[in-house]
Formats: sequence, C-alpha cells, structure tokens
Amino acid sequence: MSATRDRIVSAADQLFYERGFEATSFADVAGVVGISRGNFYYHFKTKDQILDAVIEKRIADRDAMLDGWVQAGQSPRACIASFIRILLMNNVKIRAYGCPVGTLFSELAKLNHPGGDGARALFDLFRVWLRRRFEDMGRTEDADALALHILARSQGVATLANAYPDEQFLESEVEQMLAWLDAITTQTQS
Amino acid sequence: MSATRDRIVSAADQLFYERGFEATSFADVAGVVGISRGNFYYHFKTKDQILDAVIEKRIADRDAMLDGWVQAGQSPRACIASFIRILLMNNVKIRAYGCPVGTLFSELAKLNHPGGDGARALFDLFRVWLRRRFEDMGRTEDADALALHILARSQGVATLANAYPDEQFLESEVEQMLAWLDAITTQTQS
DNA sequence: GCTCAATTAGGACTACTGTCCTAACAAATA
DNA sequence: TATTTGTTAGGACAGTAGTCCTAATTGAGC
Repeated sequence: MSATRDRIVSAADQLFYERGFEATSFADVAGVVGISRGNFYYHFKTKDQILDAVIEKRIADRDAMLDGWVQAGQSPRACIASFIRILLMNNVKIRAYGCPVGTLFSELAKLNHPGGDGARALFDLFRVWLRRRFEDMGRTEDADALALHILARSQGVATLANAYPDEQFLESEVEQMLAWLDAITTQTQS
Repeated sequence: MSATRDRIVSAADQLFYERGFEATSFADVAGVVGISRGNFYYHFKTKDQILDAVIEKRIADRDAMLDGWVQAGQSPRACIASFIRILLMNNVKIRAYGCPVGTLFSELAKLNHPGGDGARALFDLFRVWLRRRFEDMGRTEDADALALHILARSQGVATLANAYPDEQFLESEVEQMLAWLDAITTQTQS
C-alpha cells in the first residue's frame, strides 16, 4: 500500500463529495495530490477503480465509527442517538455538500453506474447496524423498518439542510428524531 | 412559443430527471426530439438556458397541481395529505429515479451551478404552499417548521425508495406521515 | 411569383476527458 | 558496478462535449 495511493484515494474521496463523481476528473485529483496523470494511471487503471477504492474507504471509515460506539459500551439506544447526532457532528459539511452517502448514491443511480451497488452497500452498512441496535432494544419484529425509517429521516434532513443552510432547522430536526427515539424506547419498555 | 421549443423542453425535462443534467448532452435531447443540433442552437444558445426552461416548466407544473387542490375546495389538512400522497402517485418513477426536485437540486448544488437557485425555488414553491396550509389549519407559529419537516420526510423517503425499490417501504412511510398529520391536526383542535 | 423573416440542417472548431504508451528516475539487491 | 523492480513524468491518442457559423428550406404577406 503506497502512500501515494492513499493520498489519491483521500483526495478523490473529498472531491467526489464536494463536486460529485462525474464532475471530478483525473486531472483534478492529480492536481490536488500534486502528481502527474501518468503516475495516476500507475495506481489506478480506470476511473471506476478509484470509485471502488473511495467507496471501500468510506465503508471502512463508517464501519470503524459505528463499531467504536458499540465497543465503547454504549447502550443500543445511545448508539442510535449517536447515529442521529452525526447530522450535528458534520453539520457544516452537510449544509455545504449534503450527505456523502445519499448524494453519491443518487448520482451513481442516475448514471446507471456499476459502482451504484457499492454506494448501496454503504446504505446497507448503516441499515444493518441500526437494525441490530433496534433488535438489541427488543424491537425484533420491526427492527428493519425502524432502521429504514431513521435512515430516511436523516437523508431528508441532510438534503433540506443542503438546500436551506439553516443550522436551527438541522438542530430542530435532530431533536425531533431523538424525541421519536425516546418514544420508541418507552413504548418498548412499557 | 414554437412547438419545437416545447418538445425540446419536455424531452430535456425527462432526460434531466432520468440521467441527470450534466450527463445529458445536447445530442441526447436532439436525438429524442428528432432534430439537428443546429436547430437546437436556434432555440437555446446555451445548455444553461435549457436548464432554466426546464426548471421554469417544473415550477409551473407543480404550481398548477398544488393550486388545483386548493381550487377544488380541499381542506388544508386534505391538501397536505394530497402532497404526502405524491410519493404514492409517482412511486414507480421515484423508486427508479428518486425525487425530481431533490435530485436535481443536489446535482446542481455540487456543480456550484447558477441554476441551483432555480432548483431551490422549486423547494420554495412547496415550502411556501405547505406553510400556507398549516397556517390555515391554525398552526401560525410553527407553520414553516412543519412545512420543512414534511418536505424533509418526503425527500428522505424518496431517496431511500430509490436505494431500496421496495413498494411496501414507501407505503409504510406514507402511512406514518399521514398519521403524523392526524396527530398534528388533533393536537391543534384540542 | 417575390420577398423577407423564421426555422432547420449539417458541419467546423476548441477544449477537455479517460485511456494508454514510453522513457526517465529511484532504490535496493547481488 | 550491474541489474532489476517499483515509481514517476510527460505526452499521444481517440472520443465527446458545448458552442458557433453558414447555407438551405419553409411559409406567410404583399
């Protein structure tokens, strides 16, 4: 694993997020990294290969974050709350560029790009992780539906926050999602 | 207003929705309409002008639909319910291509494209219309927040429905949104 | 039938993209 | 030192994009 390769993936990750996949060219990434296009080709034969590497990195990053919360001994409810609060944690970038997962998926879906499956895998990562937390809370029957529900809520909030970069809106919606989580919890425990 | 121009705008509207703005070329639209690129240039000097025309058309279409519900004498609550049910009405296309408003906005936002303001105007159309309905329901204080809330919910459901083309998920989420609307209504009336 | 304006067709042009090739450079081994 | 392997640089290549120009065609009004 060369250091140059990692720098390429990191730069591509950021540019794909800020400008989109198709709008980012080989030259753009090479320019940011400070290498020639020829060197670029040595590490990645095609643009799709960079996309695959970027998606792989995003999955690994998110996976580490999610598992970190579980390993830290947080309760299932606290884990889900941490997930919801990602919106606040990344509020500046989300308001500027939207959700890294959702916007990438939407773009690749429209392009009918094979990498779209990888982007869906990113959704799956969150979906399955959330489902497990709900199951641990005792919601075994509707765990998957609940997982999809807050995934959808998060996506919508990210999109609207991008359209209306109003921090108050984002905070208000996060509070409502946390209140929803509370309601779900007491409903389960009673 | 030539008929050719209208055909161009309609074809571009559809292609921008299905493939995205940047991924759709002059030649693509001209091919669908069945005219030459030269003729194309006669009606639109730049690609941005087509985008403006498409956004204008989308705004006009949605505006007519929303006003139609109001003119039909539907109650504010029924109007909002009709808005929510758009997701069901267009469920096939939404699962295939996402939300026409949200996906266009996301793409233009990433491209830093001037047309992004027009796409935001599309959001504004729904936002202001929804706000009015909530005001008519008596929720004068939080009408705008409520409008943004179900806009966000709709966006999220559309995005997830695109990622997971499961009709049941879409129907379930619409039901929950209608239930939320009921809760809001009784809360107001009590 | 003539004229003039609106419309259409076809192609030229530049810029840029992803891809690919070849030569140079670096460093480590024998 | 000689060789080899991994890495980098720079440019060539074909394809496509948006843009623009010019000539042909159409059709209505006099």
